[in-house]
Amino acid sequence: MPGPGQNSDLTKRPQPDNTPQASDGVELETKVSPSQDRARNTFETILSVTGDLLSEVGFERLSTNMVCKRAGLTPPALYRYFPNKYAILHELGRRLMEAQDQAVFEWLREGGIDTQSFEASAESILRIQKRVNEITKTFPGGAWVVRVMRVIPVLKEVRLDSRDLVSEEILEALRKNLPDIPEDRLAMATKLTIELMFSATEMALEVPEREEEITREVCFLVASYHARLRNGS
Amino acid sequence: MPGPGQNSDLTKRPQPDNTPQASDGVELETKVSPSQDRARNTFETILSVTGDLLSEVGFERLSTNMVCKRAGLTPPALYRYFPNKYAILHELGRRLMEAQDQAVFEWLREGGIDTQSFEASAESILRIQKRVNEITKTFPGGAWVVRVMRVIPVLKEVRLDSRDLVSEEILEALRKNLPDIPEDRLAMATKLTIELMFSATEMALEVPEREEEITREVCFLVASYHARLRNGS
DNA sequence: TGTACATCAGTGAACGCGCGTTCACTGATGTAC
DNA sequence: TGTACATCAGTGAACGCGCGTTCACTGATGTAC
Repeated sequence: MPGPGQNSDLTKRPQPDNTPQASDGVELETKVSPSQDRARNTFETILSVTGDLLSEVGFERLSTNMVCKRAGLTPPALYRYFPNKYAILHELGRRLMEAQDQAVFEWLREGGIDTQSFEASAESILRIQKRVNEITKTFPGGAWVVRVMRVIPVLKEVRLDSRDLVSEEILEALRKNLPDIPEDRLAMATKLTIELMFSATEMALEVPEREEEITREVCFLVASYHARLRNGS
Repeated sequence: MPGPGQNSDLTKRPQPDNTPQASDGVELETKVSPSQDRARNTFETILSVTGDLLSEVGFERLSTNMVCKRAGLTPPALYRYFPNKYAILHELGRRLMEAQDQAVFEWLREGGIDTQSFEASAESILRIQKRVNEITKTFPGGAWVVRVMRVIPVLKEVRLDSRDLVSEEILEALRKNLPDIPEDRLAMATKLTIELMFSATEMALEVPEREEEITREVCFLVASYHARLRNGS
């Protein structure tokens, strides 16, 4: 077991946070930090191949051997960076959630949530929802990464962490707009909204030909909800 | 391969519909119809043990061998009734969806959807949502059955079939209440609502201590949406 | 009511396979002098 | 600028394990006469 922090000065792109993790008995963090270009390449290849294979064969048939074969590596090379296959999925999930979160934060900074009328609100929500859909669609194996986070207990945390992070920011912004709603309820409303928009992304990815329709409608729905909250229950 | 229909006069409880199924190359239907009491017992034991094990170890670690051991059977006994482990999950999923659907139909018959005011609507929706939550919680491994249907492609159909069935009935009832909404949109709105309420059930089961809160809030949300639809977009 | 026979239900023991993972090693890259 | 050495990156080959599944069989139940 190599100690952590040996390459702590290097670029942090692959994010090999070596903080120990008790959680569920499953080691999830990446192991060695790739310090040379070749290694960084390998690291990224493993991730993108895993994403591609998820799209192709689904989660159940995915295996580390399969990833190695497709990536042109032998298993020990993979195990140099990832302690097991969950760690690969964990890193994929973390990255997807991070990308989504960033999009939401940007939307917030642009005043996405500071809308007054129902129509403006629906339009604004539509913008972020479309952006999140796009990010997820573009991400290798995105639809599957999202699904997998629901079904692998140890990956659930990734999604929940992201949700908590985002909801805290939104909650803060929302307090100004909806000062009459009790804090508790507003927090619940925020989380619920995020969850439902997340579900709507999953839905849209599953029926791509109706993505536009689904997305528009869910934004209409969320805007209705927020408008009703605004006018008191 | 025994031919179908040999016991077609018997009680249909275990539902061994032997209709061939192309779908995905995976045989999903149950095989032999248990015709004696002992056999029906075995059939049911396999199902409930599978549900229990899902709750205990999750989907990933579930195996047919594990089910057999817990059920006090040897593997060939299991394979007499189910061609593979997906077929067991398929039957569990089918039953859970059927139970949920029945609850919704009953709710419809009682006029659950024929509400005028926002408040009445929210209350009525709350009733069915609580009922569905209850059914899912009571069902062996219910939370997992629901999750698994998201992640096993071949089981997705079970959920989608249920959703289509329910949404058709609701749509019909809704047309009277919302005659001004175009058919297409109303259909979309119905499916979206069902999906979101389904997601809310999952959410509630995952955070049992906040179930009441989550459930109330999502019903408020759905009622807001429907009220807004009623008053034109 | 008793027996012979057909069918149903379940057993014991094993199969091949691919999984995740590891050991001992070689080749590639970077670094100090 | 060249060489010796340390570290990093990846290989070849195999491991034990538990998976889903099957074969040939025995025991239990139902039925006809």
